[in-house]
Amino acid sequence: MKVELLTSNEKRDVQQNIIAKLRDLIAFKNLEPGDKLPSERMLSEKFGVSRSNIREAIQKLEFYGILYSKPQSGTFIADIGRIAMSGMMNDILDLEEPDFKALVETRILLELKTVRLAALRRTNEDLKALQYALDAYKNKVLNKEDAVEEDLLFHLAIAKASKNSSLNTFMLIITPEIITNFEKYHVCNSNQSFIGIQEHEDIFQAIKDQNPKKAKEMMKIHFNVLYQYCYHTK
Amino acid sequence: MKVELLTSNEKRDVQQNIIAKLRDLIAFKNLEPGDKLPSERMLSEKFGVSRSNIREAIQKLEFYGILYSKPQSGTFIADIGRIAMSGMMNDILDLEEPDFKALVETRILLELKTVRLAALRRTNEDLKALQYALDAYKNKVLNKEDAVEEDLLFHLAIAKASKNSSLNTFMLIITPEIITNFEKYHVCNSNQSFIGIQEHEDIFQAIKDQNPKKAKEMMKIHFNVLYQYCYHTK
DNA sequence: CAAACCAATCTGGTTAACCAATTTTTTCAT
DNA sequence: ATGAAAAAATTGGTTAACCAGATTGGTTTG
Repeated sequence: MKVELLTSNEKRDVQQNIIAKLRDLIAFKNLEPGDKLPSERMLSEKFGVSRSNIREAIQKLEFYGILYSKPQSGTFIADIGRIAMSGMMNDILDLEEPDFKALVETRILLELKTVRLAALRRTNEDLKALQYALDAYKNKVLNKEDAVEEDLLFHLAIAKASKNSSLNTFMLIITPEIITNFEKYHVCNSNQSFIGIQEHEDIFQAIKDQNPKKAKEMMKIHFNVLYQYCYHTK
Repeated sequence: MKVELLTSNEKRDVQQNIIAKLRDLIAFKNLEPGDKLPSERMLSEKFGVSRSNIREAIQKLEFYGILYSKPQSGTFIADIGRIAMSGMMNDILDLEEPDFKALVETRILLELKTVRLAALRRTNEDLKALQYALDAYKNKVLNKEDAVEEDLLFHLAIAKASKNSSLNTFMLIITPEIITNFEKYHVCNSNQSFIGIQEHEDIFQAIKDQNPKKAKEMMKIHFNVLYQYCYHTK
């Protein structure tokens, strides 16, 4: 048998496998919220994988708020209950990579909210940041350069002004994938970019005027092209 | 000078610091998308931190889609451009921990969308899972037991039926924190739980009937209490 | 008998050495 | 001079040893 390096897919499988085994172990041992998991060394031996693998799996579950580690003490089950934990672990194992359509669907949803909140909550600092991002976008477009990045940075500035850290985080998570796909499929041509300037300015003005309804409306118009593109191609 | 173990806050600071230094390095060296970062060893020496710290920081930036690592080759800058990357890194450094209000705000937004999509896209398999989650919730409530977990699992089943992996992921991320805070503040009393049964059944029925409008409406009613609680207390 | 103390042990975190695939450099025959 | 082949250096990933704080069980002491 040949020993070979694991591909990224195989590595993912290993991690999914560990998570499934952890779920079973917790169920089997009837561990409850606040209980301590076996040590990383023990788990690595029990599951027949390296300690690094165990640590990565634990970190992933920590990210999802299911476990938490205390230095020099142990890894514990979060206060979400056995049933919720088991259900969530199953859901995590079933998660697929989001496709472009899902991302755009999510983005539109998030931004129609962030723009409304930004109009309600923006500070003068936020306005400055928005103005700066808007100018950068305009300059690029007027120079007929590609402005996808500046476009998205303006939208991220809106998310930041919404003062909702959770929404802001989610926008950050989906943005790179959006940029990549935009550049790949050339969603924005230069003509659309010129129209985009006015649309961005309208959004900015509505936020400045603290008019949430108008802001949302302008954002909807801005997303029209994107919406069409996403739902009426392929 | 005493050498002491880093607290979790100090650890976070170290990581933030590394990310800021990476941002500066990339700007200073004019690295572009696809370019290779200096090796982990070199970075750890240059920044005066351990290689593990560097790896964790890189993993975080990988999670946000800004970098990607190729085994036995190097860590590279994703195809999102220098400007977007720099802007995103700043945003990531500015991110705060979301508060409960932000979480609920986000949850309501996400669920009004997932329930609509679930009504449109649910399969018979999804219906079975929803029915199962609903029954588990009902049983708990009828036995006058605490049913926060089963409640949330029903909502997660809706997210899964929405067939939008991105929305599903985000729901999973916020759920544990929601559960913890619910139990902490006793948002749901048993009386509300009884009402909750009917509301859950209404939502389920609308999804079953593939009636997105009704589904969203029922979810809105279901969130009424939560909405009141979140925005009219403290 | 209970509380305070202490040392052995166990813990997650850190460090350093190692691995094999990859990339770069060197070598050498054509 | 050139192109292929081989060897050396570099890489992220893995493994194992090590660290110091936390835990624990037994012992001592008032």
